[in-house]
Amino acid sequence: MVRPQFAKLPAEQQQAILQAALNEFAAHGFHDASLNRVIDAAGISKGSMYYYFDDKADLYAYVARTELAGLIEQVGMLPDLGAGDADTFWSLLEDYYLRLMRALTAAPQLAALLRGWAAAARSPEFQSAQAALEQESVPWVMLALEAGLRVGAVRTDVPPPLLIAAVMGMGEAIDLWLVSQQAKDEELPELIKLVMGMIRRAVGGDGA
Amino acid sequence: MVRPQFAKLPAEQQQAILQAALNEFAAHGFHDASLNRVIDAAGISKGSMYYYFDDKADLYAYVARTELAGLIEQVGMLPDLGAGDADTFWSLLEDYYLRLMRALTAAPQLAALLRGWAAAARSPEFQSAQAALEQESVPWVMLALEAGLRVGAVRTDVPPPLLIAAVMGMGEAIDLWLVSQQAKDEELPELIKLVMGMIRRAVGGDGA
DNA sequence: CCAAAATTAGACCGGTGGTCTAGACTGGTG
DNA sequence: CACCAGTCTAGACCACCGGTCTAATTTTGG
Repeated sequence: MVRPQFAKLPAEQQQAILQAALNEFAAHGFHDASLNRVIDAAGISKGSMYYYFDDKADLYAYVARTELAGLIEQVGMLPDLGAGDADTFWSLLEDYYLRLMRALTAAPQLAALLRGWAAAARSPEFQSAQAALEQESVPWVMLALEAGLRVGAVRTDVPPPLLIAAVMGMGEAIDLWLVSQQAKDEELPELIKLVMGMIRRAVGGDGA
Repeated sequence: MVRPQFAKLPAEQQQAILQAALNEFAAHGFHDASLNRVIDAAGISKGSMYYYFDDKADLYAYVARTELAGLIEQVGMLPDLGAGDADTFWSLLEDYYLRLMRALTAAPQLAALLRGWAAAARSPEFQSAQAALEQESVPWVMLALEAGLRVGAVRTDVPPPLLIAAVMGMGEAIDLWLVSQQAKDEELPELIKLVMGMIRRAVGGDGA
């Protein structure tokens, strides 16, 4: 976990480190990113870096968490999905997804970071960072799933973990494809609609 | 590409190298596997290794290709999917998938290898090996998709690349989940049925 | 039999993530 | 002021990585 000493740093130096790390991780992914380059770019020494962070994964987790928090702040919280009926559920989800993708195409470095995250997730040294980030994202997915089950928007004949695995995998691959497409902004809603339609067909309740 | 010199080696030494590499790659994935350990385990020198193979990715590709060939030999070729109707298409695919998964649970090292492949696919140094292997697997998927379109088993309102991305992503995630489940052999058919059902709902034609 | 070619051994290279020590700075106390 | 404990920094150092290279050895063929 990031050391408390880091928080005491002047804001500008925190920014310098964070920016250097973001640049490096976004450009090279987790594994191929070089801590030495980050250190040079940030203008600090190795000793200091390891005084602020446990290790490479810790730095990555910190950067990802910080940037993610910024994204969520920008996009807003996920609305309450459990209020209406199944159609509302899916339409709310689609809206939110669209907003997320819009924000991500506006922040390509963060998008690259998340892509790299998916790629690096299976890797022993990354496990600790993985666990930390998952504790923030998985409950999120669980809540959505629960809400979906409650309003009958999600099928009940498949074990929930399998549903989650399927949706996450599909989502990851599709995100990758969407980003690689560099779809124009006006095509995005149509594509998202297709995508959510596929997900809904796969995991949606009987009526859909 | 693997050098012709390798083929001239006594079969037992080829086996030793292949086995050492398989052990290492299956245990640690592509990135975290150590060529030095492979060399030690195989009892050859670095010079020889680089005399037989271009680089690490080349060795990986060779191992994967060889093991994969063994798997396909065991499971048999994919049957002709374009002969019957949509239901036949999906049922043939389900059968084949089930046989594949059975063979994979019987060969856990190969399963680990393929899992690691997916994880390492995005990585600059892996690109060459990736390209070589994809030229064998992608046409395979394309053919299946084409057959599916022909018999009306696959929806036509989604761009094919998006379909492929979705199915591959879903498949990858689900495979991972199935393996992690260590499902008993008698549960497997039921799970596969659920899985193929999800895929069919997502990408299947109107009637299904 | 010997030269040329094929093959092997392993030192070596620049790089990696991570550790460690020597010292610079700081604030508090006699 | 002097001293000192605690905090922080610089960068040498470590083991290891994938990959290169050269010198020696073995095999081949005329």
